Amino acid sequence: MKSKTQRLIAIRQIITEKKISSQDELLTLLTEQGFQITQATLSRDLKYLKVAKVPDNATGYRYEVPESGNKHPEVEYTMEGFPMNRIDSIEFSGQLAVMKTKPGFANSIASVIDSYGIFEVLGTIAGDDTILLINRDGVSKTDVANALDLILPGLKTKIL
Amino acid sequence: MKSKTQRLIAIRQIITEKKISSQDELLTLLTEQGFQITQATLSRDLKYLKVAKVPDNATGYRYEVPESGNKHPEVEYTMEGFPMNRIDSIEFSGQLAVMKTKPGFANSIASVIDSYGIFEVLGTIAGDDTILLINRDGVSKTDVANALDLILPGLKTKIL
DNA sequence: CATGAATGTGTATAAATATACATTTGCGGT
DNA sequence: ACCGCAAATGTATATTTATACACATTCATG
Repeated sequence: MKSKTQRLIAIRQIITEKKISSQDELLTLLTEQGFQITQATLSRDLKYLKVAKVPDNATGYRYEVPESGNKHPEVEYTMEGFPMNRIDSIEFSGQLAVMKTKPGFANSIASVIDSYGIFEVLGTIAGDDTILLINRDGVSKTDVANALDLILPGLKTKIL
Repeated sequence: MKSKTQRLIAIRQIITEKKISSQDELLTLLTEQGFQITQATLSRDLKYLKVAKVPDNATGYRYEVPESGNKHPEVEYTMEGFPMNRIDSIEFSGQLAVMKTKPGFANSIASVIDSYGIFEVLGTIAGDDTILLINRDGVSKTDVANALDLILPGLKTKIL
């Protein structure tokens, strides 16, 4: 019989190559490759490999091997006081918010906000010193303020 | 009763703050906060929010909100299929719509839209990867979606 | 060699999660 | 205002996934 290690390698390979939507599906493929195991063992293997089950538009769900890359490279946003000390104010009106920044900084700050993909904020448009934030229908100013404050601590003190 | 949007926000918040190891556990917390739902709805919510179930050394399993990183996965250099394959999504809020594009393409795509002088769309403002569409007072989301789909076939599949 | 600890696995089942179906709700169109 | 349709949700259940328990295997050690 093939070894456990071989099996783990095979599992990883299959999962990275194809969209697998259930353990049974994966089990079938492994069986075709000559591995003789049960769903129970497979469940343990997936746990061991830290394989996540994640919703997928196409297939409903799919299994995914853990991330290896860095998400938010710290160096980019750790400039002393940046970007908070470049933000002058933020104000709300309807489902919109207007953030005022120091000249030239609107785009970079908007990128930072965008990079977090905040659920409450549909999108941003930046000029030179002003950012327009379009908020999700039905969310309150405080919802948005709280969400933004999470990534820009202290922002709440700049609400007009 | 509290709105669905509020609930989704609450779910994200709880999940980011605490390690939740089952839907029932999360359901209890939501109930304490005054949300009255069943496990079925919660399962749907988690799928909608793309929350993954991932193995965790401490708790066995935990739920995790999606990476905000992989927003623009493939960057191609051919104009094949332009501009549709440069459009990531479109979402509505009030009389506004926010279209997300691949970096650098917002302006050119906005020009395309502008050039058609669509009745339902008063105007557009484009940043680097985001287009804001201001829609005519009184027209519905579907009106706008239909109009845009005429000049950008398939767009409707990208509505979030 | 005997022994026991650690690991691996299957079986059976518990637990967790997803979904088909029915019902309700809310909104856009006429 | 009314109608029709799509979205949202609960109920009940199917499907999927995790695990308790028992047994087997390996390996280090007295």
